[in-house]
Order: sequence, then structure tokens, then C-alpha cells
Amino acid sequence: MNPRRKKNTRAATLADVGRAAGVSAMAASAALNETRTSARISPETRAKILEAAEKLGYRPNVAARALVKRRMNTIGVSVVWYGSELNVYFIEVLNGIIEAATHFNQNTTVFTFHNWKDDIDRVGAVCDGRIDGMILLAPVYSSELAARLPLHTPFVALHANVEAEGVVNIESDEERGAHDIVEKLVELGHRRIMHISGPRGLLGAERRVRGYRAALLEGGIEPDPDLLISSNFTAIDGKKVMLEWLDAHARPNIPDAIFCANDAAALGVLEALASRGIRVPGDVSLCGFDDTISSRTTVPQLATVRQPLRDMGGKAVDILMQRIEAIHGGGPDFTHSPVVFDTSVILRDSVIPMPSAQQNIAPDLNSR
Amino acid sequence: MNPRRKKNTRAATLADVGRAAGVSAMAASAALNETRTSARISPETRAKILEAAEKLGYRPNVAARALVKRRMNTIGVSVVWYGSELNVYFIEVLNGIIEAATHFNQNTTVFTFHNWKDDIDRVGAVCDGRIDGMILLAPVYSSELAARLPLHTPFVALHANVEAEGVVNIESDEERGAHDIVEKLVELGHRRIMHISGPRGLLGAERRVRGYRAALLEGGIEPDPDLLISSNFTAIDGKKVMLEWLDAHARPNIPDAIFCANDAAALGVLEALASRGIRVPGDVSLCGFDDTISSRTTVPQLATVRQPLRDMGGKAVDILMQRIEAIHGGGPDFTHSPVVFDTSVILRDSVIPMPSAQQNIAPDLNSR
DNA sequence: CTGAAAGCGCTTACAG
DNA sequence: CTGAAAGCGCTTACAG
Repeated sequence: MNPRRKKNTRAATLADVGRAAGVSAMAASAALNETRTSARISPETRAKILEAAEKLGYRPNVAARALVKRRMNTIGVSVVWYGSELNVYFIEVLNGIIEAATHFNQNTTVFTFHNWKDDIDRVGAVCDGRIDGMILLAPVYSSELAARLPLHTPFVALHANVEAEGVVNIESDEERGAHDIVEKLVELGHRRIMHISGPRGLLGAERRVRGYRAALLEGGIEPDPDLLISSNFTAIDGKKVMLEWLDAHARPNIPDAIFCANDAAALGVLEALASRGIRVPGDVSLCGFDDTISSRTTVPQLATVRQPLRDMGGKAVDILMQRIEAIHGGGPDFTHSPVVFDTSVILRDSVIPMPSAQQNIAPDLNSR
Repeated sequence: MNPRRKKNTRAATLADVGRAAGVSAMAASAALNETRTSARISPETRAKILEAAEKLGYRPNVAARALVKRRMNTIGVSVVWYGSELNVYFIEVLNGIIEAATHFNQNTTVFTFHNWKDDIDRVGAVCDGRIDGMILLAPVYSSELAARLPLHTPFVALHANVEAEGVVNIESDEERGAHDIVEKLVELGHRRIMHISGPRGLLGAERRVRGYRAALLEGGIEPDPDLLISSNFTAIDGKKVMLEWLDAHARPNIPDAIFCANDAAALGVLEALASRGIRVPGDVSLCGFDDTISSRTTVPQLATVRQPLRDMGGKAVDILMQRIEAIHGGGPDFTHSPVVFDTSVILRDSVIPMPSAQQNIAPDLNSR
């Protein structure tokens, strides 16, 4: 256009391709898209078009296509950052989401918020044509706020802490998982079992507390309020509350075992214990929840409850895609009932039988 | 909610807003965007327009806007997954990227590839208007391939392993970092210092090897080829190569200290040593590189070289934004020279003075 | 100061 | 079978 050489090379358009091949832009579109109607393009013409496109490095402009197709081929993921650390839980789920999205030829874009309550409008604001659907990751909001989500965008939630009408939730049997790992600790001879919970009131945190209490009671152990500490699912806070507890209690009173509401908190606890010279698992057994990468990169490796985070992320995409297809017509209908995944206990080096149960064995051998 | 169950709720358009307010779509646009020309909208009209927009839940369609503005307000991040595990290095960098992008009001979309060499075309394919610029994370490709990157999209690389023309690279002084930590080991009395490197040939791996060698030579130690092992930056392979080396060597020949090319490899080495009853740091000192979260969650905590990964991610966004602004006119010019961050040695419990230098001290006291 | 028109790049539906 | 036209939703540039 401009005879003066401009710095920014402009991307080639369909019109450019058509011009180079001596056909109309429309013919180029038909040939490149292999639409039904492209049968009418003669093989030679089509070859010329493909060649021109290749030579010009033609890429269909996604915004233009989206405008007419009303489809961006992109799914959004909304997540809140607590503090400023992206946690590993999120990464595992994102892993599954990206993988599944790629399988459907969809892009994934991540939106981060500070706070579900205040930012729910921003979640809605993002539904402006840039995404075809949205996955809400561990959302916490009121149902009134949830009602403000735009109707024209389909939503799927994962680990939702509140039920929103018409939003399918993907979850795991957290209460069962918590129960099973605490039951295991009891079987191994531990009696004074501490739980470092998530924020009280959140569905996920409460379910884990319920499982913990149930397993204790089944084992004939009366839950000790002094051994139930509330934290917020982060390593930093896990470390903090553990140190505070240790400061307030004499060394002989440390628990036999500690069950943390998630792996991140367990990492913080591990740091706190190490800094006070309390050995894991020699002095206290420790376990987490989630089976994130980090549970395998601690030394000792962390016993935990596995929820198939990656699969759960993938499932969220599957369901979201069904809803998107349904909206765009043609797709089969979808279900509104929550999807519940099983959990399983993963025993690793951080948990050993209560030492008193084997006091004739030298301490060294406990850690192999 | 909707009793009519109108499935296909369509998002409100500017025309809808204009109609509701009794003005043209263009007037609505001017009022809502507060453009210079919007001064001409009377306060009453503007109020009516804002009210109508609010009531209709109007959101400017991003695809339409992008089409005319040639701007998506989205930056892409390209990353290769080795195996199927997203590693912690990536998480830290992504943290910084998302944070900075949010600050500039930009979205971040992550593209994952299997292999830089084969997928470089796919990196280009993604430059189709959906992103305004791209960050390449630790890319490995040939400069010929790099030349195929679309000219119309600005790129910034982080930890690039090959230099591509016109692509600014963000890096850290890895050679210096490796040198400094090995120098420290020498100062502490260690002589037989092993290095478990990254894949030979990769820029980052070579720089660390060079720093290692230089520090040895400065300390009057002739590098021993038997103590230089090549691995691939993963925990799994780090464990494997360490075990192989131990199998091939008699116990008295184990090194005084081991410097791993990254933290992940060091975790694997830690496992390998533990499985053979070799104590860290009692029998051998160990250190990594990167200062990822995992270096703080091992017992003992891992000495390492810190590179400010998060800041580096943020810097990549800063520079990319400059280039994007420059292309869209108006912005200040940008530099093509690489940006080099400082590294620093972080000493932690996994490194102690060479025991022979303090043989009168009981082993227990070494680990506090 | 105002509104009508053109155009971003593409696809779909419709005449010829 | 083919090309010309309309339109997706928005903003910019241009007449009145």
C-alpha cells in the first residue's frame, strides 16, 4: 500500500491470497477451508491458491472468523490467587484442562482474580466474545453473585464452594478421602492426630474436617479441639500456624501425626517442624491432601490423598464443550448433576507406624 | 431462571444499546468509550446510554473490536512439556508473567508444544490475530527455524537456547552463578566436586558447566571427567544417572560434594543418595540451581543458586509490551540486547564444610 | 457538533 | 458451478 517501507509487516489476508492466485477472496476461503462448496474449485485453481497461501504465510485472522462464526475456540479458566503464589493444585488442574482443550482444538486463557466476591463482575466482564465458555476453579461466592454470571456463556465449576444454578460442578469425594487417610493413621497406632484445616466454612474444608472427625470417632478417639487448627490452604500460613502451635505447647505434647487439608499446607508444616528439629517421620508422621507434584518433591515424600486433579480438569473441559456445542446447536444435551471423582490414599515415607508400637527397632531404621 | 428457557440468549450489541437509549450505535460507542469525541454527547443522553448498557448487560464484543483495532490485548506464552509434567521452573516464571500481564490489562494464553523443533510451525500458526505478542519459554530450536516466526508478531524469549534475530532474550548470569556456588564449595574444603549437568549443547547447560570448571581451576583443582555427568534437568533422570554412577564406583570414591544443574535434578540425586544410605550433608554436600519452591521443601533444605524467575517473567512482559506498543505506533523504542539478571548463591543445610576439616565434631551436630 | 458511511477480515446465503 | 453482496459488531474518518 504505502510505498514507504513500513516497519510492521502486516499479516496476509484472504484478499491477498486471492489476488496472488488470481481468484476472489471467497474462492480462496472455500479452497482453504475445504468446505462442502469447495468441490467446485478446480484442482489446479485450488493448488494455486494453496501455493499462494503458503508463500504469503497466510493465517486466517481469528478475530474476523470469530466475529462471523460467533465462536472463538477458546475456553476461559478463572482462578483466584491467594497471596501472590500460584499454587500447585492449580497447576495440576490446568494441566488437565490444557491437555483436554488441545484435544478439542481449543485454546485456554487464564483469568486471575483477587477475590471471588468482589471480582464476580470481572468474571462476567470477560464473557465478551473472547471465550466460548468458562471453567471456574474452586470458586467461592454467594448464589446471588453467581446469578449475575452472563446467561449467554456456559459455565462449569470445579471444586465449587457454593452451588450455582445451572452450573455443573466437578468434585471429588473429599470427605471419604480425609476419612480414609486418618483411619490409616489410627490403624498405624497414632492417637494424638492433629488436623490443619482449610478456612472453616468452605465446603472443601468442612468435608475434610468431617472425614477427619468421623475416622477418629470410629477409632474410639475423642476429637481434641486443641488438635484442630484452621489455616488457609497455603504453605506460608501452614508454616505460621504450626509454629504458633509449637510455641504454645511443650515439646512432649507434640502430636503423633498431622493431617493437613492440602499438600501446600503440609509443605509449610514440614518447614516449621524442620526448623524446630522435629523429624518427619521419626518424631511425627505427616500427610497432606491432593497428591500434587510437591508431595513427591519433598524429602521425605509426603503421604497424601489423591484426587485425580488432572482428570478432573479434563472432565471439566469435556462437559464445557458439550454445553458449548449444545448452545451452538447440534450437540447432544448435557447433565446438570455434579460429577464426583473417587479419592484414594497414597502412603509415602512421611508416615510410619507409631514408634512406640515398635520401640525395639533402632530409630535409624525407621527412615530406611 | 428464565421460564421461557430461551437457550440461545444472545449478548447485547451496541446497536441494542443505542436502540434502547434512542440514539445511534455510534453515539453509544462514543459515550461508552469516553473517547475525545464523546464530549459532544450531552450529559443526559450519555446517562441514558450508560443506563441502557447497564440494564442490557452490554459488553463490547472483543472480536469485533480486535478486528478494527488490530489488537487482542492478549499475550501468548509458548512452552514445551517434557514428558507430561509441568515443572516448577515453569510455574515460577508463569507466575511473574501473569502478574505483569494483569498489570497491563492483558490476558495471557498458554500454548503447549511437545517439541520445539517440530512444532515451531505451530508456534507461528498461533500468530493469527489471537495474540498481540509472544513469550517463548526456554526455547530450543535452530536459527533457521527461528527465522520462520511470523514477522508481524513481536517475540520475546526467556532462557533461550539459541539466538534468533530480532528476538530479545531474558536471561540470568548462569555461568557466574555456577561459578560462585562451586567456588563456595571449594572454600569449604571440598575437592572432589561432581557436576550433574543439563543436556550438553544447550546454552544454559554449557554455561553452568563453564562456571563449574572455572571455579575448580581457580581453586587449583583439575576437573575430573569422571565427575562430570550429563543429565536432562529432571528429577527422574537425575536419580537415574546418580544411581548408575554409584553402581560403577566403590563407596570410598564418592565425591565430597555434588553440584546439580538445577533443583529438579538435585531432588532426584537426593533420593538416589538416600536409597544407598549416603547422608546429605554428612557424607556428601549437595546443591542445585534455580531456587524453586522445591529447594525449600527438602530435608535438608537445598543450597542453590537463585535466579529471580518471577522477575524475569515480569520483565519479559515489560519488554514485549514495549514492542507491541512500538508496532502499534506511539510507544518508545525498545532494545534488542539481551537482558541479564544477576544470580546469587543461597546456602542451606545441604552444604557443610568438608568434614575432614572439622573431624572432631560429632556428626549429629552438623545437621543442627 | 452531528450522523451516515466505510471498513477491519472473514463466511454465508444468494443471485446469475 | 461461479462471483457479488451482505453481514458479524465494532471504530474511524469523513461529509454535512
